[in-house]
Amino acid sequence: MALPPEFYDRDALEVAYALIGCRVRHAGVTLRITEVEAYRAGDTANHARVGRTARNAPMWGPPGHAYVYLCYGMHHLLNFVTGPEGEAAAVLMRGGEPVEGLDLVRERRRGRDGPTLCDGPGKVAAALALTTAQSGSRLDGPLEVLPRAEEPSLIVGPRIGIGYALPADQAAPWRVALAGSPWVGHRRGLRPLPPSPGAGPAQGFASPTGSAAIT
DNA sequence: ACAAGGATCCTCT
DNA sequence: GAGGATCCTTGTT
Repeated sequence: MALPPEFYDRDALEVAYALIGCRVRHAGVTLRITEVEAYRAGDTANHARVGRTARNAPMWGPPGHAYVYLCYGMHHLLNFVTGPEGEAAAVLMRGGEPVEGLDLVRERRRGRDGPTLCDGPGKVAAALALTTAQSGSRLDGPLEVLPRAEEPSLIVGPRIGIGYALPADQAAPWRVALAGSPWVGHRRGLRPLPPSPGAGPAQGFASPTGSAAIT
């Protein structure tokens, strides 16, 4: 059974922690999630920093939906919309391990093989055959996310490719990965997740100035 | 209508 | 480690 919308109705970082080890299924392929990044409300790395637009509209909608967009004119990237409706936040899937439909994945990844099949966000969407056509879709339909069986061991680090964001947001350890997994790219900068207190996600994340521009 | 830049991937050095 | 591919989205004229 797919995870219910309520699963996603909390802070994006909490959802990011909870998604590692879960499975994503679409078009004959299932991937175990090994790497994600949280894009929170009020985050200057978040596409929603410019307010609501046609592209990022799914992020402002209810939780439990997909936000898929085209990056660099070539690559599609899959996000899971989190938090309440009206607040724009999401979790980007950056890596996965094929557990079903490996032949399809090889095909969609142009005959490649091994751990580099799905160790980047563009590769993940390619493996799952996702495009902007799926942006806004529910996550309990043809595209679905299934719960994990065991508590994974997590490692965290700064997010990739967000040099345009404020320094504090660039440095925030909101990238989350499965410890020891070969299905994770850019290993440098990842370290074990510290125990509960400290950089925990549950406590207040004060949104910086001017987050919500409703147009 | 125009210009700038991007939550990347691949190849080559 | 560096650079090109490639085109949509966004903000500006």
